[in-house]
Order: sequence, then C-alpha cells, then structure tokens
Amino acid sequence: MRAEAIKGHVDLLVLSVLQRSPAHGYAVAERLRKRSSGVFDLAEGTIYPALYRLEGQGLVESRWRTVGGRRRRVYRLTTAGEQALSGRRRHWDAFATAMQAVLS
Amino acid sequence: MRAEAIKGHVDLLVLSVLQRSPAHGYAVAERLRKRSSGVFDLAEGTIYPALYRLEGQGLVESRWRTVGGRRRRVYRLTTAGEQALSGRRRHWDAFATAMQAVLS
DNA sequence: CTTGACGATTAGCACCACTAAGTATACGGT
DNA sequence: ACCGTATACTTAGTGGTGCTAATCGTCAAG
Repeated sequence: MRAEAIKGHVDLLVLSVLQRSPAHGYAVAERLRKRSSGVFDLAEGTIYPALYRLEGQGLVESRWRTVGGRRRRVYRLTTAGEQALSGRRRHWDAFATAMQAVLS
Repeated sequence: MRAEAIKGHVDLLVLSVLQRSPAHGYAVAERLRKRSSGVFDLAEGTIYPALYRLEGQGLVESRWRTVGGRRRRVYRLTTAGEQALSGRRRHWDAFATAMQAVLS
C-alpha cells in the first residue's frame, strides 16, 4: 500500500486494533498486516510514532512489560480513546461515502 | 472534510471529475463539492497544484480558453490519464476494502 | 463604485508517513 | 560457539502534499 494513501488514517487503524485488546507496537503492526491481508504493511517508523502521538493525546496509555527478557510497551485504549475511535469511524464512513459518490 | 484524510486521494478525485468532461480548475472544485454533497470542499491551493502535478505527469493536458473576458485553463484527461485513473480506482477499492476489514 | 462571484497563481507552512540506522534479546540451525 | 532471523523499541532526517493567505484580474449586480 502506497504511503500517501493512508495519511490521516493510521491513527484510526491503530485505535481500531487496540480496541479489541491491548497490544505492544510490534503486535499492532502484525495485526494490521494480518487483518488487512497484507495490504497495510506499516513500517516501524510509522507505527511507533503513531503510538507516541496517540499517547500524547491521551487516547492510549502504556506500561512496560517484560516477557522472556524482551521489553514490551503495551498500549491500551483510554476512555477518551474509545470516544475518539467512534468519532473517527464515523468520519471514515463519511469520507468513504463521499469518495464513492465522486467515483461512481 | 479534514485535510489529512484526503491526502493521497486528491489526484484520484480530480482525474475522476475530469473523466466525464474537460473542465477548468474552478469548475473541478465545484464539481467535487457538488458530487460529494459538500464533503470535499478543496481550497484553491489544493486543486491548482494538483492539476499542475497531473499535467507534469502527463495525465492531463490543458489549453487556454477565454470566456467573457475571463481566462480559463481547461484541462482534459490524456490517454495516460485514463489508464492512471483506472489503476487508481482499483487502488482505492483495495484500500477501502482493507480499511473495512480492519474496522469491522 | 463597491461588492461578490468567477478564475488563476504561488510562496511558505505544517503535518505525517517513510527511510534508515542503531540498540537489544531469544532461539534454531550449523 | 557462531550466525541468521524474528522479535521489539527508538529516533533523526527526508519528502510529499494539502493548506493558508496573499496577489492579480474580469465581470455583473446593487
């Protein structure tokens, strides 16, 4: 998937995968790859800064976890994150609908 | 419509409205506004540079027309533009499908 | 003659995803 | 032991692209 296409939608994607259950950055990337059938193959330089951004906005929160000697920072949605997610879903729907209207 | 959402899709939108018939920049913006029911209200600083970019890529071509004393640069799709459009439509479909898969 | 719609241009800014490199642990194969 | 690969995080720098805002100009309506 070309980079520019997902601009402005990465946060929505990340929030969406975190809604099901908390996850660390690497797992977020994996879930996105899997759930999109490989279409969203986001670089680390995309996913981690996105998580920092979301944490800065208070939409996710994190804590360190050590599993088998590996440090993981596990993120989960905050209440504000849940609300933001539902708003962004509606925003996406409006966008996709408008795109469809122009393209049809 | 927030700016970031359409990043990477403006070219597709512009090519799409030009496919029906040639148009000048101002008219392209109007058509987009109308066909999207006001969702896509693109600034001039977005639409004109997009047209220049597309012309630079050989996807559209333009010629000056004077109508009632007003200069207009009328753009129309080239053959390469038609092909690019159909490719980008498929690309959009893949993107929208993947988004839906992640969000659902 | 002032206002607003039409129509185009462009310099500068800001955001955001990517590249690329670095750091570090675990584990399987040789 | 050594090496490659997967896992896991960080971050400086770059580039694309849409926006802001200003400028220049014509025309019709008030």
